[in-house]
Amino acid sequence: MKVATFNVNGIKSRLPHLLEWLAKEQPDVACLQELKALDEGFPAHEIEQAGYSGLWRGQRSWNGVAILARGMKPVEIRRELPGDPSDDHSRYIEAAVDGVVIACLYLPNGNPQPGPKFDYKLAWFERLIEHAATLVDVPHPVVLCGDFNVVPTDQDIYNPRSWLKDALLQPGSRACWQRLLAQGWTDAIRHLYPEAPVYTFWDYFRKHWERNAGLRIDHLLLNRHLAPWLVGAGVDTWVRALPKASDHAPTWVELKVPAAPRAARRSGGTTRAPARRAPRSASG
DNA sequence: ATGGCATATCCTATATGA
Repeated sequence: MKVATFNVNGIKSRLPHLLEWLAKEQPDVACLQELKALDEGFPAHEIEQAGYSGLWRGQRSWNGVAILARGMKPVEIRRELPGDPSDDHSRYIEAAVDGVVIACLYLPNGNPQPGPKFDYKLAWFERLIEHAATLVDVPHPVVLCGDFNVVPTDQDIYNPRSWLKDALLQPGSRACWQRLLAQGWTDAIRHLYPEAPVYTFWDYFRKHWERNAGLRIDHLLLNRHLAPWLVGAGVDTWVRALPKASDHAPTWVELKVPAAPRAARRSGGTTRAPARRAPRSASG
């Protein structure tokens, strides 16, 4: 099973890229963030014609998350992060797909910091840590993925110098990330590529894409039960190279999950060879 | 300290992103 996360930066503007990417890479599950559209503006019909069925939670102008599954409909578990009924941002949706729990999140950016937006980011992160604690040790597979808006270490950015005051690199943001991982989650990309520079986001300024001046902020975390079944991970950087691209690239994991005893399997037992493609390298 | 670019909406401007 291939599970991917993709911050589309506007589902309406990015629909052609999304469809091209789904057709070419055929992820079994695609988590989307930054729909920037109301529920009724979600292009469900086009996505269904591409062979995917989805759940989404939109919002006017900003935020918005979705979970798509190839050939089946995700079973909704929740559509908000517990812990603050007054939080009306569409930043979290959780569903089961073929026996795997998929949590799709869009963590607040937090800029400028310090300030109320950074406070909201840390408060949201605290709620995520609390909820993730209920998922890390369960006896079934869980993927916690999305745009975390955190650069975990200075290894995860081309050059931290001009970003030192940014919310994505603050010690407070990184401390939350470390506390989350300390629960027992596996950071799939870093686990498979402990040394390589791997980026998932390149901003639109100063030819950062052309110079591969990127950040790693889109992450896929695996719970204890699932981590042994990780066989590959990567970033579909070709999507970022398209004209009018999102500033994020799709990021994915390949999982060789044993067949669930009661779940109906989709494709008669054939197994795809795990694609362990190398991520884009800083030198390349 | 600012702006560079992109997307969205209350669109000859403004808010947000990261």
